[in-house]
Amino acid sequence: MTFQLYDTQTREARAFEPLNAPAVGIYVCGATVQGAPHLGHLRTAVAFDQLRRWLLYRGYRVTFIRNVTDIDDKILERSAAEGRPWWEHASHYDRQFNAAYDALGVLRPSYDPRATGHITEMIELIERLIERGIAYPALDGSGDVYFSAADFPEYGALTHQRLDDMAPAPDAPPAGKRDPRDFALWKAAKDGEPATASWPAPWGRGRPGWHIECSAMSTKYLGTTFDIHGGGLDLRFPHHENEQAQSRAAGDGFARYWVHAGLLNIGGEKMSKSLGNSVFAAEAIDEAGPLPLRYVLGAAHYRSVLDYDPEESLARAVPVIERLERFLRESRRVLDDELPAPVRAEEGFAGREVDVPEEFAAAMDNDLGVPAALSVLFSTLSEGQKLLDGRESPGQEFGALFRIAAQVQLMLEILGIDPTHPVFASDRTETPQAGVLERLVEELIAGRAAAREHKDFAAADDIRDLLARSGVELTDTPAGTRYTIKER
RNA sequence: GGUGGAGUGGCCGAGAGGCGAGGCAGCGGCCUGCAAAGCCGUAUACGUGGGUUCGAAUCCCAUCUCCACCUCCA
Repeated sequence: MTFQLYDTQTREARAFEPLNAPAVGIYVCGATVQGAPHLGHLRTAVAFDQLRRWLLYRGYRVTFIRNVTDIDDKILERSAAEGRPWWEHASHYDRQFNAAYDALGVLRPSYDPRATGHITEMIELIERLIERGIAYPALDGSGDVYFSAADFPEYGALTHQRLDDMAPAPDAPPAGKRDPRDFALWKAAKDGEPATASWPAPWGRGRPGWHIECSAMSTKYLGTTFDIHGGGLDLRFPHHENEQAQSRAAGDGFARYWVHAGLLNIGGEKMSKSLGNSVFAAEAIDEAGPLPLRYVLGAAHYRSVLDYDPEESLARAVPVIERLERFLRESRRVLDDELPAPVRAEEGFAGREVDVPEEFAAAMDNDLGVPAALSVLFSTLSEGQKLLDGRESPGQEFGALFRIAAQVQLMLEILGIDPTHPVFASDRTETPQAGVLERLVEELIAGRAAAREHKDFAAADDIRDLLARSGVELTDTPAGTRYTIKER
């Protein structure tokens, strides 16, 4: 089966056939850096990271562009309110977004272009639209430029709406518009706005409207026709509809597949900046760690609404991650570190010694059926666990375990939740303290072993309790006692 | 009003006509000095009312509730 991908525009899953296979171009709308990243932003980032990783596994060479919109009305407003230049404001939050993406192991984009770096390209595009008679300078001489929705017959195609049913676009005073539903391509500089927030243009100084930056940047880096355009579901209209209208009206083919990630709900409502119900990335990462958070955000199907429960969601994911981690750790130990070095998505999964189980591939090929894929992951892990327990393979035949452990590791890497990945490994730097701690714990474990030898279980349990109080958890196994340091 | 989506067991979350995905939690068992981990077993689940069918969570009709978008949003 070939990879089937749901396209928002055609409303069906279609076989994914890239324009120039094995090259694949993906453009994802990143953030408008007005404020701190919340879980909704991260959910979308994780969804497209999964898509990208699966395409990489399938052998495609993916060019992944994720833009940063670093100029808009709200950035100007909020930076003024916070008392610093808009560019510092934008940059500040841009860094927070990147920090959050990095923490969750979201692969870095091939390039992350900024809107303000592409003013020239936007002006060129607007000029093309004016030449074609589909955009016009504001009638009131304000210096704005608008897109004439009624002059583009396909307007509304992406979201299947009729122009007549649409409300006016309030992004500019209606005085300069031919039709209230026209939207701004270029916004003239206004009194009181910082001089740094405007650029020269044929229509006078100003700045771009929302939407035009994505038309300009996606086609610049991926070509006038490219494979996948994505973003959160809330961007479908007006943002993506308008992008498509601008680009197609200018003669570009634009996106071939539209992919939208479902929204993250909290308390039954969408998490959003404007509703003020956001759980911010930093605090969620702090609460449970980045890996459980990534697991929570990525475990549901990417198009479904994901309900986030601040009390439960992260806590529930922690034992799952611990189970994954334990299995890999134990496998590595039993296999005497013979488990092959994990292959990484960044390297296109090159050099892998195993493939993913067929059912896993089938699940992922079905419009990224991650929940079904997780089910395969867990049953594979369970098979491996039985081998570890020596139930199925009492001898020294480790081939089967080797294969399973490698598969588990590969599936985890495809989903971006490999606990052994360096981004998720906590900083276990080799400090002198670490060595002291190790010797102390081992002394205590030896003492406890001696006590158990003499059936002095009270003394043995005292030692175990002491360590537990200090955050060291002991586990007795046939091969001896191991310890884990609990993070928090 | 227009356009979509969703209601599944204690919780999360798939599936889209035919052996009750999977995870978390719980319960019973095995293992263990006791635990932990692991393994095995364990569920009156499909908003409501009708209908089609040998068979419906899945199809049809009706109905209730919720969510998103309809020009700030990932």
